[in-house]
Amino acid sequence: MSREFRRAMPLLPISMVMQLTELTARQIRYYEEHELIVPARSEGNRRMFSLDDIDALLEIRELLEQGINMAGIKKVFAMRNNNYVRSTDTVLMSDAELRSILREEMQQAQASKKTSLRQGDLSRFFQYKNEQ
DNA sequence: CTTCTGACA
DNA sequence: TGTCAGGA
Repeated sequence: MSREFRRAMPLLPISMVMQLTELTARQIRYYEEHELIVPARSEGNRRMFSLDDIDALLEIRELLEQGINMAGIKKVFAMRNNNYVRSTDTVLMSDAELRSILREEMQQAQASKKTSLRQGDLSRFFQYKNEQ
């Protein structure tokens, strides 16, 4: 039985995930609605989370704390599936993707009425694919 | 008792 | 996002 197989094995009930991730059940279910995670289901229709799900949730929380919205998080995850990943904290992207993210960022900033303060944080997570 | 879905004085 | 209802 491989290591990755174990990490994908559904084992934890939502109560455990709540403690492990510091997220509320509401949030966890909400992220599932947006397909950021796809936990398995037990016979009684209860969600069973894998260690991989935990990782995803922890990262979602990180992004959320950075002030990134759902749309932005979805893009990060989408890029992950597009092989632009390099490490957990660094995501490489094309110019088009970067422009897209920055546009989201601007809307976010305006919406929350606090402008440029997060510009720096964002650059910490993203960098030009060519810049590598 | 824990979790699930749907809904919002 | 919180929280309540009504059911499993």
